[in-house]
Amino acid sequence: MRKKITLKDIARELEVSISTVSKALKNSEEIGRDTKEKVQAFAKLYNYRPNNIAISLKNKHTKNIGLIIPDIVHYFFTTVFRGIEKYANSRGYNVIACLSDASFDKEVINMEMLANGSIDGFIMALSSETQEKSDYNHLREVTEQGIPLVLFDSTTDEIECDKVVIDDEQIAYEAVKKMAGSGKKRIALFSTGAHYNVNKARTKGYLRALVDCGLEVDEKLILELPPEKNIDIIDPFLESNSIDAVLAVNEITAIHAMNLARKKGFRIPEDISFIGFTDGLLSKYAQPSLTAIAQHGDQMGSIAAHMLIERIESENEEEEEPVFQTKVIEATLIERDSTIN
Amino acid sequence: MRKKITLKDIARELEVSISTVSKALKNSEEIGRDTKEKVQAFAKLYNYRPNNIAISLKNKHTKNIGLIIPDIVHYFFTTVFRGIEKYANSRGYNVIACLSDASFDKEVINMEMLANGSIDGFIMALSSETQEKSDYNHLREVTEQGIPLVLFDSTTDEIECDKVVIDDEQIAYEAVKKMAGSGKKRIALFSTGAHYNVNKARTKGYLRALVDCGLEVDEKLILELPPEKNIDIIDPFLESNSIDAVLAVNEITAIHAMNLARKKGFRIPEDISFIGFTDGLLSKYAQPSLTAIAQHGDQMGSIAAHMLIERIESENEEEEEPVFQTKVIEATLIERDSTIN
DNA sequence: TATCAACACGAAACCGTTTGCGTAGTTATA
DNA sequence: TATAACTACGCAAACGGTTTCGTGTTGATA
Repeated sequence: MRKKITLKDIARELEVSISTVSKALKNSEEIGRDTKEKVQAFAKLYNYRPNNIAISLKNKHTKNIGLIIPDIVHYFFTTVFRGIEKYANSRGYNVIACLSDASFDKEVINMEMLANGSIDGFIMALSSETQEKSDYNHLREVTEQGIPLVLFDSTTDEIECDKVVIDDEQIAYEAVKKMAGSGKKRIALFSTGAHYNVNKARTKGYLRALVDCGLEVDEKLILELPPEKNIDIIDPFLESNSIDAVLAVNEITAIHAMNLARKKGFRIPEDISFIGFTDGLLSKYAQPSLTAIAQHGDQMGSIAAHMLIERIESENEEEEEPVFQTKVIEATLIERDSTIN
Repeated sequence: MRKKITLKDIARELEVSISTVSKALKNSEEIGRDTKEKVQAFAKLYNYRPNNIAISLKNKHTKNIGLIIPDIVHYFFTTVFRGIEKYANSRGYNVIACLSDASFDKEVINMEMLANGSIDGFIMALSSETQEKSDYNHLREVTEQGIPLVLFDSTTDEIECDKVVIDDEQIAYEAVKKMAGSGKKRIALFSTGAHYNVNKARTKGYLRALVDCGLEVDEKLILELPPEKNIDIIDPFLESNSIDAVLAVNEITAIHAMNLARKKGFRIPEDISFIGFTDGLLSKYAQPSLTAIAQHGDQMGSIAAHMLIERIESENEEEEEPVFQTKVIEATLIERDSTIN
């Protein structure tokens, strides 16, 4: 077992001081040619690499980004992760990912754990429980310590920090308008709980489109689905409301409903159209393929990482109150066979 | 901005020494009641938390696990990640996740980056390029330094370390046997390249089942699919080989083929059966639902994390040569509508 | 009253770096 | 030849903790 070599080891071996070694490896002008060459050769031979932890302690930055998301077995978050990781890596950062698992407590614990020096900044999407409780003290705690924070997807107005979101309202509006435009009159909205900030925006867009298209707003057409086992609810709903289009706030619900509708003998998209949020694998490979709203997770991720790293690396200079920004990414409607084109 | 407080700050404020503060916070017997209470109260008031980096430097462990996987936008890896994260968290570890993106170079760079003190051990799945090149020097580098490593899913015999895999051969065998048992004679195998170690095992199981069931082994029935754009290949293949069953090494390929077959008018599962590796969302929500091989990613993840952490934490004691183990997880065939049950 | 534990705390080393500053030794200048 | 100016390097502090060991004070014991 060839243990890692340190500056001290090199210094002892070469009979020079630690600082000489350090400077020699940095090609400092202070050190003479011969010594530099000797040290560099030795370091290369023994494959010397500076210890990240020691450097972190000294420089007070870790080159680590903390990422806290509700779930990872989830197409959208997965693409965001990829976007973050790729960008962060290109700037020499690594990402420590924690799953809050939709739990407020885990979110808090994870943040506290990482906030004690492990990371230079956070990127996070609020868990549903946190949104329900509207308790953002853990976020405040972190920002007050001067740790940069970027919120994405599910954010909150109560915390001042950089944010990157998609225009949920606008794209929901467009989706509904598209279906209305192809003659649909009874357009349903499948939601997953009003406490999700994104759901609120989507509902708003849905409603606005209805009004703009001169369609009746029927509260009964807005279906609130609990997290799991929606079948029992969707099935009778489909029966009784003579709906001819559905906008679903997530992919699974959309596919689920579409499968159910097909089994009931509805023709898609003629009898009933479907559009779902998240343009994942399910949408692509469904039969018929599902018209979907692409949230551009990769892009969101890389933008979030960019904003965060800029903030981290500019922290030294600026002393004045920072001015935060919210980047809005345009979602895209990917038209497939579940809608009339 | 309320900066983080240090031991030194407390010591200065309370006019005691740093070591007294440190001991008092640990409730050391050495320190008197009064001082302890005073220090603890002060620490609580100012929300003192020890700096993780400083502790890491001193204790020579980071409580971080490095995870390197080819991709994260991928159901199986995603579940493994969740399994690792959950278990690791329960033992006070965080996970730093890097994506090798199927690239040998990124895999090497990421490992080197993390190996310089950032992590206590690695969990990884080899990238396809690494398997192709059969170049495992970066792994050797790491293990020789005494950094624990656990390989999962795509492993190699060339590196001695702990491993956790599923019995790919056996489950492929069972899958084929099941289809043969329901009368299928011309069973195809859709693979994605022989350099993947898992594919080799699956092919072996497929072949063995064919022999055991007295079916003809026809090389033409083994289809090697390039990573993307398989449509052009699958379509004519389906036409010309009068196959009546397919075992696909991944979910997407299986769904893809199934959709194609349906469009061609095949009845599923009567005319043609399908089984795919990875029991993800696609399998569940496909029409018809796809019989799939569950790889139990969560379980693999938590076992891998367990093995790694045990290895990390036992390192101090043992000095003798460690004895490595390979845990084999049993895969499960999830029967759905794409096969005759 | 001298001796000695027990108690309560501080000094200092250490983990692996970085970096400002001091200083021998050499060379150039006056 | 005395002085100035470099050159090339080492010392030591600092980052924020942990931990070993030493020591001054107190009270009990002989």
